[in-house]
This record gives sequence, C-alpha cells and structure tokens, in this order.
Amino acid sequence: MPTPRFFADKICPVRAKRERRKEARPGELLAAALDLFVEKGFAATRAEEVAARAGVSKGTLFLYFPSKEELFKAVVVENLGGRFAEWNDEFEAFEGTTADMLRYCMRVWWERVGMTKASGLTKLMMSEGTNFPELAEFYRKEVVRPGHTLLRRILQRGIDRGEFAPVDIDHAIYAVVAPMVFLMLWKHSAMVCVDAETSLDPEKYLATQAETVLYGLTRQPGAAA
Amino acid sequence: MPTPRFFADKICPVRAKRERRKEARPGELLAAALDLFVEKGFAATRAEEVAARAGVSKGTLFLYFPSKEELFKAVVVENLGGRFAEWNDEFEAFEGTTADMLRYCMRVWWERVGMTKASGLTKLMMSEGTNFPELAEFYRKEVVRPGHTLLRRILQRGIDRGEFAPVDIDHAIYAVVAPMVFLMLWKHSAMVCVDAETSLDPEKYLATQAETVLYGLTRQPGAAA
DNA sequence: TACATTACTAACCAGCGAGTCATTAAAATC
DNA sequence: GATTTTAATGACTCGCTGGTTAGTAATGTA
Repeated sequence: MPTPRFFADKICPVRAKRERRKEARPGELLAAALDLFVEKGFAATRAEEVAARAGVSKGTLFLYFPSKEELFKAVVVENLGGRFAEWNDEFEAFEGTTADMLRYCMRVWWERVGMTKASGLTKLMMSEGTNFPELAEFYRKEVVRPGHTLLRRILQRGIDRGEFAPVDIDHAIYAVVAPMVFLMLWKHSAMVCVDAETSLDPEKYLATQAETVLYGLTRQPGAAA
Repeated sequence: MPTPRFFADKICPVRAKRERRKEARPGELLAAALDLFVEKGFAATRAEEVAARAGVSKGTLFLYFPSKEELFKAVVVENLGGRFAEWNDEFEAFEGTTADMLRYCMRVWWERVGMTKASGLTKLMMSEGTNFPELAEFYRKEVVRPGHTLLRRILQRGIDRGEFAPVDIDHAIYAVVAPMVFLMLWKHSAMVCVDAETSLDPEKYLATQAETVLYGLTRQPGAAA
C-alpha cells in the first residue's frame, strides 16, 4: 500500500474545475496530440504535455489511450488513414483525361494534407520511423500503401486508355510522390533560412513537378524516373 | 566522499585490455558517433553506446568531448562543414559552361555527400532541429549557409556571363537544393517500401531534376521556382 | 624496484518521463 | 438527502541516460 498523501491544496478555495466530459475528451486529446507530435516529434513529446494542452491530467490521457504509441496511431488514423476510403470513391468517379486527374490529385492532396498540420505526421514518420518500428509498420499499412494504391490506379488508368506510355508504374509512383514528400519535409524543417522566406512557392513548385512527370509519362517507357 | 566500491571483478584474470591511445580516440569516437547519430538520430543515441562502439567507456567519451552536443558539432565539422573551403577552391577554378558547372556540382555532391553516411546528418538536422535550437543554428552556420553561398556563386556566374536569365537567385537556389535534400531524406527514411526496391534511381532522378532546373534558368525570369 | 603521471574506468547521481493506482468528487440513481 | 457509480486526479514507482568523479592501471623515469 502506498504512503498516505497530503491535502494541502484543500486550503485553496477556488479549485480548478474537475469537469466530467467523457464524450469530448478523446477528440480534444487527439487534437492536442497532433499539435505536439507535429511540433516536437514523437519521442520528444511528453504525455503530460499532451494532457495539459487538452486541459486534463496525465492520468486521464491514459484512461482513454492505453499508451503513447496507441495515441499516436489514433492520431494517424484520424488525420490520414481514415480518409482514404472517401478519396478512393472520389477518384473512382472522376471523369476527364488522366493527366487532369493526376494534376487534380496533386492539387487536392496539397489542399487537404500538404498544407495542413497532418503533413507533419509524414515528416515525423520519416524522421523517427527507424526508432519505432511498430509505428512505422502501422503507418506504412495505413497511409503509405493506400496512397500508393490510389496513385497506381490513376497511372494504370492512363496506360489502359493509351494516354500514358506503358512505363514502370513503381518508378512513376515515386516520381509523383517525391515532390509531395519533399514539400512536407521542407515545410516542417528548421533548415529554412529566414533570408529565403519567399522562396519555393509550394503550389508553383508542385505544378512544375507535375508537368515534368506528365512530360515523362507521355513519352517512351522508362523516362518517368 | 562517495561510498567505497567492490573489486569483485579482480577474480577474473583475463581482463579486457585497458589501452592508452590518446591520439586515436577522438577519431574513433567521431566515427562511432557518425554511425549512431545517422542510424538513430541525435536524441535517441546514447552516449554510452557511442563509447562502446568506439571501444571505450562512457567516461572516456566525456574526457574528449565536453557534452553530447559538442560531440555532434565535431561530427558535423568533420564530415560536412570543414570541407567547404576545398570545394570552394575547386569551383573557383572551374572552366566551362555554367550549365556544366551546375551539373558537375550536383553530381559531385551526390558522390561525396549524398551517397555517403554524411547525408544522414542533414536528415537528422531537418528532423530534430526544432528540438535542439543551438545545434540547428550551428548547422545552418557551418553547412547550410556555405552551401547556399557556393550555389549562389555558380548561379551568379551564369547570369553574369549571359548564360542564365536574370532569375531570382534565392528561388533558383531552392530549386537546385530541393531534389538533393529530398534524396537524402528519402534514403534514410523507413518509409521506403520493400516492394519498391528498384524505384527512384538517385543518379537518374538527380540528372532529370538538373535538366528541369536548367531549362527554367535559360528561359524568362521567374520560371525556375 | 620505487615513484610520478595521466589515460581510462565504472560506480554514482540527478533529473526526467511513461505508466499506475489509491483517492476524490461530479453526476446518476434511489 | 443518501447512496452508488465512475470520470478525473496527482503522487508515486521504475527504468533510463547525460554527466561526474574517486579510484585504477598503463606508461615513463629514476
């Protein structure tokens, strides 16, 4: 049995509220966790800090999520993994040239992920994945693979319709993904010098990269890498 | 005064060697530190592990480097910062078109940094820079700024000679740096799926990116971003 | 062999952070 | 109002790691 405790804080008449809001807690904790994970990384984010930002104590955090790793997984599902179903449907229904489809895909990705806080999760996984193999595997399964599948479907459509050359699809996927990943990493790195604030307009950069890839895709095989 | 210690290990007659090699230690420690920092990141690398890999005890490590941060700085200088003087001279003496100069610069960078372990230091700083502001500042001063200066000199030469359009040099620098940084990050990330081993041939990717940038540089201003 | 120097070691310390649990108090129910 | 239920708390444990230092032994010198 632990030693007895003091109640010195009883002398303070205006106690902080101790509200019971079972419904709202998980969402608030997930939001706080996203903020801090993106800001400081997984390892460097302390559970108590997440709890504090969500307005609860550390004990409460572990009441809703069994561990820090499970909390992170929940953040990933909420912000990335859980949204692929909807995106798949959206692209399934797309009508128009596949080139436009690819342009639309990259633009919409930028608007819904790249320019949001969620992009920090990708940077985080690329940074710390090796130190947390289970999280890395989870992320690959929930985010990387669905993303690749989506892109593969688009590229395959282009080839099937004769709009694209029959390139090596795996190569092409990486050619599309590379500039998007780069932007996420760049945005969240501390290496952006202050004297270069105006550099690297994301939309323009992405558009240029898209045209480069499409140029390669519409020519002879192997030119897309 | 601390409590007295045991000497139970005296009973073991075959003690591990306790060699005195003052000259060799720093180099061995730096090599071990580079390995581990690149492999696990700065925060996740334990000082004792670095010492063990270098074949000494933790106490010896702190005999040669006053702190983990100073050890890291020494690694950065040894592998990146201390080599810019030589590189600057090399490019000062370059003869030929500036387009070739830029191609040569990117290729030589890949051979001497990108494909070596040293590239992991860049990934590390982009990952953990925000958590260690002093290291980030040091890295910017020792690596980022010299690198940008070198690139700026090349681009300026191209403009002065009328080979390049008078583009915004800061934009152009980032257009050149982006693919190199991306390759370093990609190479050291855990997000590379096993089913895509053959994808993204670095040399080919870099060459393609170089031509894209040069295409922009030789046209009207502003097209290089 | 005796003594001095110093590279090296390992036990130690202090602080930190994930996860636990006995206790508290806000609701719900009677 | 009395009683039960359970959301919430925060003091606690425990393991880990950067950094310290008293002590050890390899080497040099006589």
